[in-house]
This record gives sequence, structure tokens and C-alpha cells, in this order.
Amino acid sequence: MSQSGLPQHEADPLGAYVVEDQVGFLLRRAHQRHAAIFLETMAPYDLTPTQFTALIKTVELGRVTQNLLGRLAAMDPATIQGVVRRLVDRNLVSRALDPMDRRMTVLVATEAGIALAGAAATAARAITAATLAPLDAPARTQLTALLRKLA
Amino acid sequence: MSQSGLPQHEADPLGAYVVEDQVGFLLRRAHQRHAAIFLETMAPYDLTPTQFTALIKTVELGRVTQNLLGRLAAMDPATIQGVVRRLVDRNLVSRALDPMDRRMTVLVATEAGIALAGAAATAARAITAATLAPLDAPARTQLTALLRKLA
DNA sequence: GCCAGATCATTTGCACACGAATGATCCGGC
DNA sequence: GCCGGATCATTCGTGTGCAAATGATCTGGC
Repeated sequence: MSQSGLPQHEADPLGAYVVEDQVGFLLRRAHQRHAAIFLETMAPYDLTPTQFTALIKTVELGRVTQNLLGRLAAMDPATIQGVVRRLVDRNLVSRALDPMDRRMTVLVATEAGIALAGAAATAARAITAATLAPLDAPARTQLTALLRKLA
Repeated sequence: MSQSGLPQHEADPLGAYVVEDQVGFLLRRAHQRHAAIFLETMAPYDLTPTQFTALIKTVELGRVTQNLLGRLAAMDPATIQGVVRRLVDRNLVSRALDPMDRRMTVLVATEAGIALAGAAATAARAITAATLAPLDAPARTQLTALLRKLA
């Protein structure tokens, strides 16, 4: 009852479902590859993608609340907490209490943080380029536009 | 020395670098959103994206080595180890020693695993559709093609 | 036969990622 | 004024994700 050409298995219970063709699988792979490129290129500055994003946004904003920073950098409160703690431990960001609202701690990038952010931003351009290297110029623009809509 | 219209900060040390426009940031956001959709839709089957992928591939292949499964499912040995352990704990996959090569353990999906994979594959189609919902049909095809090239 | 190098699986350590729960604080409405 | 609901930050538990190290085993070359 199994004379089909299928590999050592009777019927296919998956109904022609192919994991490798699904957006989710492809997104996970692409994200993994980018993370690998990021960590290697950013190694001199010892910043992870999330740490880099949080630092950049803090520099941009001047003063931010931790939760707000998390929302802007796409991290939930539980995640941004650890990220900020590591930045504070390295003296790239400083905490200050907000006298107006004692629930909040205001974050400000230190001089060292601003300097590192500037240098790291240059590396980040190279990371974007390396990630998009398999695509030609129009395809890069297209991909970016499509991903933005997906958000 | 700061009469520009920039927000409460002197010069911009980032050189017009905008994190939100980088592929890495967009990939991370898109991946997060997909994961959220996945977990919610797959809740009845209690499978994470990686667990689902590993299960599907095991069902497809009939018999696999753990490391090979990891390579096919885009997970390194350290990661696939935990994923497979959880599947084995739930009796969706069984382990067997390979008498030909005592380093390897051969994985086979159980009846329950095959049945669950079939049901979950249906949910997975809905997940792909929901993830791509913000895009029209041609854009979906385009995005999938672009992501594939990026891998 | 044997040994060097490769491969398999596991473990440890660190860093996201998020749901859920907690305690402190703020705010609007009454 | 006070109280219920919202917001801020933290913690816990679970699950990826990967580098690096380990021990067991296989393989090719000699």
C-alpha cells in the first residue's frame, strides 16, 4: 500500500505544507543571519542589536523614561530592563530619579555613551549593507518598504 | 552654539543614522510580530515556532539525526537539543539509538506527533496569512522571494 | 592496527523575548 | 479629600539563540 515515490512514508499528513516556504521560517532565518553579521561587525564595540538600538535612541532623545524607550526600541518592559541595566553597568547611560513622578527613572546617555554611539553607528551602516548584500539596489529598497508595512 | 532647530541637543553625533530605517530593526520587529501571531494562533496545540518546525521536519523525514534536524530547521546543536527534549517529553517524538553509529540518536515522530503536526499545519497556514495580511497578493510573493534570497 | 581529525550530542554561560504577577506611584472623577 | 484604574519598573519562569568546552565515537590515512 505504499508504492508511491514518497520517502519511506505512507500518506502525507501535512497536505503539501512546506515549512521552508513560510514567511515565519524565512523571517527567522533572515533575522538569525543579520544577528550574526551584527555581532561580528559590532564586536569591537561589544554591543548587541538591542543594546545598540537602546543606546542610539537614548542619545537621540536626550532624556527618556525606561518604558518609553522600550516602546520606541520595540522591547517590552521586562526586556528593556536588562538591556538598560547592562548599558548602565558600562557607564554608557545614567539613571536619574524624576522628582515630578517618583515611579520613573530618567535615562540620559553619558559622554562615553554618546561617543560610542557615534562610532557604532558607522559600523551599523556596514552591517545594513552586509545584510542586504545578496540583493541589488532596487530589491533592497523594496524589501525595506515591505518590512515596514509588515510592522 | 546651539541655535539649530534640533531637539534640545547640540550637534548630532549619529550623522543622520536612523535606526528605524535599518533592515535589522525592521527584521526584528517583523519577527516579533510574527512570533506573537504564531503563539496566539498555535495556542490550542501549545507549540512554539521552533518546536513546530522541528516536529514538521521530523514527520516529513521519517527518521532523522538530531544535528541534521537542527541544520534543516535552522537551529544549532545547543538549541535543537532543548527543542527535541521538549517534544520527547510530550511524546510527540521518540528517540532511538543507532546501532551503526553510537554517537547518534535517531528521532522518529510518534503517532501523536504525526496527528498533531497535521492539525498544526492547518493553523500554520492561517498564521502565514495573518502575518502577510498587511500586504496585497503580489507584495506577499515579492517579500517571500526577497527573504529567500537574503538567507 | 592505530592515531589525528571530524562529527555527534551535551552542558554552561550569557543575552534576548514575553506572559504574568507584584508593589509603588500617579491621575481622574466624585 | 479619597478611591479605582492606569502607569512605571521589577521579578519570575520558560523558551529561543549562540559561543565555547567536553566526552564519546567514527573515519581516513598511514
